[in-house]
Amino acid sequence: MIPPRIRPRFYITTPIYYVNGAPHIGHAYSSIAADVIARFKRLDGFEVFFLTGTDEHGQKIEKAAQAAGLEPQEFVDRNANAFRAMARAINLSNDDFIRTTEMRHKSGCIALWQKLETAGVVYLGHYEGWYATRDEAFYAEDELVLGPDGIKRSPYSAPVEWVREPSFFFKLSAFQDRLLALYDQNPEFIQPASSRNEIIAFVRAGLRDISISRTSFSWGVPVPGSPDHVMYVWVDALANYITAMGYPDMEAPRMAFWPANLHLVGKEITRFHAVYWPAMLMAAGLPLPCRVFANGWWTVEGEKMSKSLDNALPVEPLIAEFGLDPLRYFLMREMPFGNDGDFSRRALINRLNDELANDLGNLAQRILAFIAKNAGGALPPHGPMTEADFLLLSHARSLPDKVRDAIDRMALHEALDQIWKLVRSANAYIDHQAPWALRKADPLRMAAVLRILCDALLVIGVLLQPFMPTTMAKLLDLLAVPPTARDLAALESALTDGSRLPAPSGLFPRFTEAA
RNA sequence: GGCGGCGUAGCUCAGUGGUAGAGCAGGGGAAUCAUAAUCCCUUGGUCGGUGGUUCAAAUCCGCCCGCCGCUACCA
Repeated sequence: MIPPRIRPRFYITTPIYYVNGAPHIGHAYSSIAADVIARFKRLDGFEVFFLTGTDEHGQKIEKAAQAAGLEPQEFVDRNANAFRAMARAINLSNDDFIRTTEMRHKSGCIALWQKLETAGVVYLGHYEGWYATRDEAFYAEDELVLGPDGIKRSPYSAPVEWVREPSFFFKLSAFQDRLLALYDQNPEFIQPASSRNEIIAFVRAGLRDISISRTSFSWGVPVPGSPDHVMYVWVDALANYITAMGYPDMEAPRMAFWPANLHLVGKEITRFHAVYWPAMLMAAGLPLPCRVFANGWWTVEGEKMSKSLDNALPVEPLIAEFGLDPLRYFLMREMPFGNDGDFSRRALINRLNDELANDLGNLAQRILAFIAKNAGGALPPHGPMTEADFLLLSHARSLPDKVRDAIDRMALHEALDQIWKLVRSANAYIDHQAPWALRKADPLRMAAVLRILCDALLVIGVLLQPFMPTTMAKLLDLLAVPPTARDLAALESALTDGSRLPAPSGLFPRFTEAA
């Protein structure tokens, strides 16, 4: 065991979710991906801090609360609970859950604001533009439609008026060169490459200052010294990553985790994380996060998730029908991480049956049931190694490095692909060695074959824990692996000759469509 | 319009200069320990089109076609 003090730290975040709507598969996806990485890093000896939470301010919330006849705080309390419930339902291993309406966050925001003011990057100006009261939105000149009556209207035909309100601005324009240098010197700062290209093009095209306060609503963090202003989303929401660490107390124990190693975000908010956020941190004199990774979007049965189609997929019914771990597996396996992909019931069932039930579940079952029936229900010892034994074993031993490498490259789907290569090799090995034919002829060789299979199963079970924690805990129980010997460092010593194995039971039942 | 990405077997994708690959789907066979689960073999592609560079191009360059993303205050 490495002493905790010298373990490397790893800080990973999910986006904070806007509590205006209900959680759906897209939220679950980002969270599960972060969870897989967090769990893998723990397995690999890192001291991990994993943060998730909710974004709870803004005009939309204020209006929605009003429409629901609730105080904004009551409204967000209720909706934030739905996101907490989702986190529990998907077995998230987060170390904290921050809400932007918490005092610790608000006081941290105010401190950050003051720091930015002191740095001279905040000034009072006017935010102005074409505003449609009916749409509650600002529009750019080229979005407006000129009606036959000569009146300018919004794309949704609402009348617009030129409005001008006082607003504080952040001098984003002053950071263009430093941001470009950051991207240039840290090619991994924004991933995947498509997002990186877009961000660099955006910044090269020139940056305008951004409005960071509002006077048109009040549900937000008050701007210090200007009680008629509340902070607009940029400062408020992005700051969560440091306020949860104890900012502005730089001596807070959690501050040792800053800067974050990885901000996992949905691709729609990449710019805020890859442009605004590092600029603010530079201004505040804080270290910058190491990496921003934008994950893609799911379509559902080929259709884009949208309010008008009302097809946003909630996760609880899927968990109830298919089980959590199969769902987690599917989400991580079905589409290359960073791409978009389609969530279809058919594809989920196929992967559940073909890969989980047939390939892996059946592999574990045939090995463990065979040991229970023919090897006295105890972990068999090794025998003399054959060429085939050596091949399977070296495949298994090389797997942790391959998986680590894939996860470091954010190729979560590839990590699973690598693990499945071993699953298939193990199935081929058991067929070729045919322990059932050795039962009477050569019981010692039979035992040796079973042991090699257990060695492979151990590696598979350990490496799959981040993806399917509950089911892999069960598999490792079936191999009599002590709970303290389930990380990568313990792989060589996790199995003990002769340990009593519990009665085997299936890991992944086949899914059959109810008639 | 500008910038960027993609277009490879029926499907999802890997492959960035040297005789086209994986998984699934399809076809044939073997085995029977196992959740009828597995294993072996196999059908299938002029790598969007076209012109060029090269001894050699899916891989580099030009043009064309198609799809997608970004082009700031919409979480």
